[in-house]
Amino acid sequence: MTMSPPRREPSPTRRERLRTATVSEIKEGARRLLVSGGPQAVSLRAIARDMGMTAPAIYRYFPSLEALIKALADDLMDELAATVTAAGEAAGDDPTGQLGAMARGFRRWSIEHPVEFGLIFGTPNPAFGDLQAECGPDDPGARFGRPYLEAFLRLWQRSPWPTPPRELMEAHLGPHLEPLWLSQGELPIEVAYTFLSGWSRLYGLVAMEVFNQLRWAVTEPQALFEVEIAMFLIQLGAQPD
Amino acid sequence: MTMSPPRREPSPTRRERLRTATVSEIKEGARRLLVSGGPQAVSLRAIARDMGMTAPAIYRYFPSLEALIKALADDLMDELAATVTAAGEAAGDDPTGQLGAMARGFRRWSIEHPVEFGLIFGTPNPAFGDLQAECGPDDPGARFGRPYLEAFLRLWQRSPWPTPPRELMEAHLGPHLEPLWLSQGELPIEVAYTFLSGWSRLYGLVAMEVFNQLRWAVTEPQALFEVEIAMFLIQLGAQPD
DNA sequence: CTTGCATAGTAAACGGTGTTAACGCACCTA
DNA sequence: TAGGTGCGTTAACACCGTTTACTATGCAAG
Repeated sequence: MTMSPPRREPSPTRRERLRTATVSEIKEGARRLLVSGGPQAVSLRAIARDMGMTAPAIYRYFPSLEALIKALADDLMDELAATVTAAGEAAGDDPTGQLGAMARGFRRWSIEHPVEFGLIFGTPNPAFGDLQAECGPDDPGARFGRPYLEAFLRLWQRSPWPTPPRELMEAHLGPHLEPLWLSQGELPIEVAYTFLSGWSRLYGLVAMEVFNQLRWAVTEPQALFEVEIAMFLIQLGAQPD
Repeated sequence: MTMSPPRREPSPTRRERLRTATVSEIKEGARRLLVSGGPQAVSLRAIARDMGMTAPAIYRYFPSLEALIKALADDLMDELAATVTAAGEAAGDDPTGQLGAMARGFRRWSIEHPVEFGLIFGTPNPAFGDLQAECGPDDPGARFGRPYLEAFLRLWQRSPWPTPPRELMEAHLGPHLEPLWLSQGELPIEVAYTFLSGWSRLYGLVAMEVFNQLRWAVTEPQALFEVEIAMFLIQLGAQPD
């Protein structure tokens, strides 16, 4: 075993395996602290303490606390995107059914992981790194919105739904959607508008529920959520049930 | 001037005047730090330093940093509510015009004060006190939603708009709206639903714009906002313009 | 006028934080 | 077997919130 990689191309050496394991352990500790004590509770010293290490050692793996949080947020976004995609795939062939399932999957994950949701979608804390600063085709938002967009597109090709007049959207919205075209390819503007409208409604409802912004009015936000889902899907041509 | 209050009923004594002035100065300093450096930058020591004081002195005015932030958030909520109310009152008599103006007023304030918006409506930070913990008729959310609700109610009495079937809303939504009835009085359930739906859509759009959650798709969130406002008001029976 | 007390400030200290620097140990490789 | 690199340590700096003990100031009553 002089220098030839024996098994696969990357052939992680022993050191590399240990390293990625430590990276994972650090992020797991960070998440544990995040969940149990909120963002303020995530400290290098506490993570290191839980691992039986000292804080400066973590700098061998992350350049700063901010970078650690950013990496954790990336992982969480992946987890959420996978959950949403799986929910859509488990919902059969009907695109409206898929959309409903993905929306419910998004809400469920967010309700079950409120602190993580806050880290991903909440106040962009300058000290925790301006997430959403990047703006390319690999933006987390784009990665996350793609399954929704694809379902909307399939539905549109199968059976379009009523939208605002095309020329109105072309005039007002079209000129400002270049990033969307760039990351997701060309789309009918009706699909783009309905996606953006629906995504902002979904985000608003879930964020308000997670952030306790509805408690002053509603005891069971899920009821409001289900009514909104139903109304939205009906507007898309689904049969009311 | 032995003990008789000379002027008004409260008759702020000299000490009380100085005290409230200091309280204001502390909150102003906190807001300045918040705006310039984010929530993490708000520290008692920094505030005191800017005032030419030492940190423990602030404990004569606030029991903790958390309480200070909470008081600041209360003030900001008042400022936002006043802005929104003023925008509605400046919009004439048409309730739909008032609703549009209040929605634009909400967005404008939020865009111009993104960090303050994050403090009020963003991630509820356990360390910064669980805002929205309380849940009475004087809840900040209730105080803030009232002008919207009143405009919806006036419009409903003047000319109702199409909604989901009343019995469906009574069955699914009605049982969970007690807090709303308690804080705002009895309302037609159509008004309650439309308010909640519209408020969550408004919140979603504005929060996504403020939190940079739309940049991956849209360069000018205002365009999307205006289209959404127009569509919503048309649904309420307004004339498209 | 003087006594007394509440108020508002101070300095010092405790335990916590992120981060940097200097150092040592262990392993891998040549 | 020698050397370098990766990974961990300790010590230190500069912050932070908070508590304690102490000191002036100014108001009010005797």
